[in-house]
Amino acid sequence: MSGNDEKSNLADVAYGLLKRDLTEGIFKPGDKLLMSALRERYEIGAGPMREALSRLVADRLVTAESQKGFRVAPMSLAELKDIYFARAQLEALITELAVQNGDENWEAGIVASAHTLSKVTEVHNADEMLGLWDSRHKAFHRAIASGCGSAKLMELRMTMLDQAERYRQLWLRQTVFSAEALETKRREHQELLEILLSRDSVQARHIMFEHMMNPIPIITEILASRGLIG
Amino acid sequence: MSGNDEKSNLADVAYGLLKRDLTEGIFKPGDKLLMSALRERYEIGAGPMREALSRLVADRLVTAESQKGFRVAPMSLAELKDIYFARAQLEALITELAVQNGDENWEAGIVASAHTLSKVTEVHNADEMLGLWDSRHKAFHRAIASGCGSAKLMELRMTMLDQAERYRQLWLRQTVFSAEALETKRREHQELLEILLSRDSVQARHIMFEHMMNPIPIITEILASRGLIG
DNA sequence: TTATTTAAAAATGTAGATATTTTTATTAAA
DNA sequence: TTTAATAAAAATATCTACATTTTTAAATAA
Repeated sequence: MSGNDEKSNLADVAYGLLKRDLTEGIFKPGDKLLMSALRERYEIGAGPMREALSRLVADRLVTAESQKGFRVAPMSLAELKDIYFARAQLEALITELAVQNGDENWEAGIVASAHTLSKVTEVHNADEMLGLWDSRHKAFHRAIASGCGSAKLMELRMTMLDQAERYRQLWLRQTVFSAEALETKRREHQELLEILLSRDSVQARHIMFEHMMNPIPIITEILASRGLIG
Repeated sequence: MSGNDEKSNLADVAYGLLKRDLTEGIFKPGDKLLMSALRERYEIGAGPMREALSRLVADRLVTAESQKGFRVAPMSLAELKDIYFARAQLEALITELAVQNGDENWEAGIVASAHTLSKVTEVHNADEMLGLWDSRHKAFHRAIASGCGSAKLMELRMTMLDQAERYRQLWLRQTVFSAEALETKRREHQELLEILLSRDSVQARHIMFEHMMNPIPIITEILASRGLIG
């Protein structure tokens, strides 16, 4: 009756925790992920820990070298550009399909999530706002994409979102902590919404591509200031 | 000096072997993947075996239910259509980019691999031909896609190819064993090649999408004849 | 220094212990 | 007799602890 049991094994738990720690930057790019340290941190045996690491290698958040163990996947300007470009192309494609296929329900969903996102400004606490804006921003974009009608394209989209997440986190602070940048985003989303509702799939695709590419210069600057010029 | 050592651990080996066995249909969709049976088959402990299975879950070739073990991921008409549609959209996108960005070297590559593919008809042994045509066909398409200039898009492409592989195998026999179907493919590839070299990226995108969608009816029929009507 | 040997650290793998699920057998109720 | 519920047994999945192999670091000799 009470539904949500969802028993999970230790590998699943460790996977989730380590993934969070990686995207939050608790482990830095290039850092060695020492088995003993991880086992202690997540209170877990080597077997399940390897399983979690192995999955994160598939996610491209961790690299593995046989007999030499695991490292946090490096970050670079080149990878930033590649991930954001591929992601923008994919999201633009999905958006075009969504505009072509989306029904009334889809329209209602994007209008609702756009509204919910626009109301975030009322929160006080800075860090709380960061999380709230981010989750609602993601929900808005997910609502748009969901209209494409392909579960596999949605999976590919999530793959790219996961890979972009470490870079996105850098951008997020700049954006949400600056009233100016936040207002710019608000306007971009408004424009996007109007074009989606106008059902012009070609223009929607174009606008979405530009929207997705916008963060690159900001993130580039942050990475450069951290000495990641490569 | 002698280069190719590439030491791999047991999980890597088991991953590769099981993946092959899955795409070749040695384990059927829905089959329970019994730990004891797998350990015996691949002569390996439970730890590395779980690691391999875990990676195949990420690849969507295996499903996992906590405390209940692993199964071969089911196949269905719905999944066939979804995979092929998403893959066709992605390949079409990548093709458009490749036509826009590809240089002389890219052109030379696709001309060469198209030629190599067209020469396969001379082989006698049927099964040998199957493998040869398949690998050259893949090489031809890879050569086209490689012009897109994005490593991440190429990764996404590979993801979809892996997921399509079980369905593709069904199609492959129909195609390669039928002189008629093989000739149709030869013409399609010729047409594709001409349009790529004409540098009309929009038409190239369109033709590639159609080319990628063509196998669906054939595979549908095969699945239906096996009782997979859902 | 540079190469070689030795010792420590770390990764990987196996075997067996523990917990969970599934099956079978047993009993009670309809 | 059949069905349902319960309990015992078997099968299975999962995890930990320890053993083995490999890599890295340190020490020593050329």
